[in-house]
Amino acid sequence: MPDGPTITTIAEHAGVSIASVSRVLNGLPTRPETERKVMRAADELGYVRNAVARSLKSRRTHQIAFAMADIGNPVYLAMVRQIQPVLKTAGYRLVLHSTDAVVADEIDVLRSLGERYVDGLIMSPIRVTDDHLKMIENARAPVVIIGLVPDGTAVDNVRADSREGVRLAVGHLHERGRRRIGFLNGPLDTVPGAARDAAFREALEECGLPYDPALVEVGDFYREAGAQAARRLLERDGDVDALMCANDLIALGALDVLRQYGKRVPQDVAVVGMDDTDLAAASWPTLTSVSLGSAERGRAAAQLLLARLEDGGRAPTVVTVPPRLIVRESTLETS
Amino acid sequence: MPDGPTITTIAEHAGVSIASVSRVLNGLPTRPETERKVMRAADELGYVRNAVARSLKSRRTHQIAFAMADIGNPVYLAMVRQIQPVLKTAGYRLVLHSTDAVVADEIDVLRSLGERYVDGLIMSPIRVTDDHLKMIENARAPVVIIGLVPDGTAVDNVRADSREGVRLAVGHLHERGRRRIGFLNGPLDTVPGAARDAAFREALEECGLPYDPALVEVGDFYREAGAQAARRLLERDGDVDALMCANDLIALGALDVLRQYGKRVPQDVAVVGMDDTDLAAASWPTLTSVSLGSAERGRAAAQLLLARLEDGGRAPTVVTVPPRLIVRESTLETS
DNA sequence: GCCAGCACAGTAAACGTTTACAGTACGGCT
DNA sequence: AGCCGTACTGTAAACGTTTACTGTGCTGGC
Repeated sequence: MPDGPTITTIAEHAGVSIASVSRVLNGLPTRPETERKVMRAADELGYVRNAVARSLKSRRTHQIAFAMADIGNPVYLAMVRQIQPVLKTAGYRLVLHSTDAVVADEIDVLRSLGERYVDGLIMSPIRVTDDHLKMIENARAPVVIIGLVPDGTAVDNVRADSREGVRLAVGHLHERGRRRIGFLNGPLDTVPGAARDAAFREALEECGLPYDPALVEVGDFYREAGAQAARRLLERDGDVDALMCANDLIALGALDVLRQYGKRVPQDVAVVGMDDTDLAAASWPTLTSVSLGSAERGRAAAQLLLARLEDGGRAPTVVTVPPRLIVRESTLETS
Repeated sequence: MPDGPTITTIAEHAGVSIASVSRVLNGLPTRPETERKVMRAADELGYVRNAVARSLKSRRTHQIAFAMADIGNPVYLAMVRQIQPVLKTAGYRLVLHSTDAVVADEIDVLRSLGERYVDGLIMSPIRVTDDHLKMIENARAPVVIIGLVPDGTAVDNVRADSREGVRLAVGHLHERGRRRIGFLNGPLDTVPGAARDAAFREALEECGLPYDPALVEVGDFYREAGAQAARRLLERDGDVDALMCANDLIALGALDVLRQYGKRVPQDVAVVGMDDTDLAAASWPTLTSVSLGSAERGRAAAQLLLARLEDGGRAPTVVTVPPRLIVRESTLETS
């Protein structure tokens, strides 16, 4: 792997100065004769621009980072799938960070922005601490946050409306005659966990149903955790007729357990998931799920970031993506 | 977003030369007094090393690229999930490229290696042309290929054994008494498509079954394409008692169609997928699938690349990951 | 008392670009 | 013929590091 040719090599071969080479390569006005010489030399030597040197001088890396908790989570996957093409067409590369939902790792990513290896960052923190906020506002490069941040935070922000999402789901269950609606949530100290908890209480109230702590279980956002939570709930109260799950993975875990307990879905227990991941359409029975617009949020975040890179002066923007209820077999008696 | 402090700023504040600053920052022997001054200035100013300048001088970017056809494909996802932590612990960042299975895009990624924005590349090309091979062997940075390349190609290579995988699956179907085994494949001009086609013929022969072109359909590796292929097959021949699918997505599409045609799975038709993605365990019925070890292949590729970065002189290595048959409901009558 | 050797610290060059500025050649105008 | 403007091209500095080499002041041995 011998060292490739540099602008200097080309200049020698073409018999011109490195400045001329650079100008030709960048399409600046040049005498046709010179241009030809340079292009010829470049072709013959198989020249490729050194991106690092270029970045150093131009202060642009044409890279953007996306930091999420876990690539395994289909929600983030859906985001990446949208972010990638948007960035690609704008001429940016995508650098991926998986923080495993560890706050210290997220802080680390934020700090590493100072290394200037990317031009900007899209981040979807699962917990938002004051440290985060401070670092985000003072970050050395533009940042877009996917998720809820306190109002007034000076940062571009893309939000899902999980409150409305939970209302849609609970409303749907209520309409279909369900009255003892269980709730399987993720950790309350996470942003989505807290939001969904508050939303669930609200939604019950709107339907005129009482909030019964015995029907609520808190676990984690994984399938196995969902199964465990469902088991705990069923052991305590065999009479639930619906399960609202904070997550499709939790819902899949719940489906497994319901099957073990001989409960028919949806006849005995209706189940609603959240995020409308690919798994929802593939499960048995297919899973009614609240789409929080992961794909749209990803795309919006990428576009916000590009807009800010264009114009650093624009006011921070908040985009809220509306939820949609995708009804499938797990809540439809008739199926 | 004011410009951050550089090594020069720190040198001024600490009253030393930039060389000393650099030495302290890199842990080279320094008088304690000097070290203290530098560290203090660095802390006060919130200094962060500029990764770009560093890379230019050191010729290391600590970035590695992974190029795949489509992040949406759970197989690649499984790879990314393994690659990411391996690289992270070794101090490398992950740059993602999605080529949409367009050969020109893959060539582009290969060429862009000359820009030296990464130290190495892991690539999983879906079609391997001579152009690819030539560029891969002459690449300006170490490359690891996930997938089949011609024997003797001078490149680190991680392979699945889809031949053996198909044999496992067909053998399993045969053992369970299936005799009219259909085959839903992806494009024959792709590496996996061609390999699976050859393997299917071989496997039938081993079982003493005839190869019947009427039982074979070629489509694409997507769910919808799988559904269409299944439909074509069923319209032509209502008597298949098993479907071997080149892919879990194809298998899911086939399950949809079988349901529409009133065929029970597995009683009337047994179905086997391939890749053992998350979807296989979530589907209805759960899907028997051949695991080609996507996760292991990802991890192996990352490790091979790291090994080569350590020692550029080592001989090209080929790692073959053995397949495993994961039996689930879609082939088990008793369920 | 002198010099060798040591332990640092500083100077400057280099990595490969981009770009401000200075220089040159030439054609056309007066 | 002299001058000016035009249209380039070349020189050199800069981006922020790392590092080879040179310099300096001290310690210790004779």
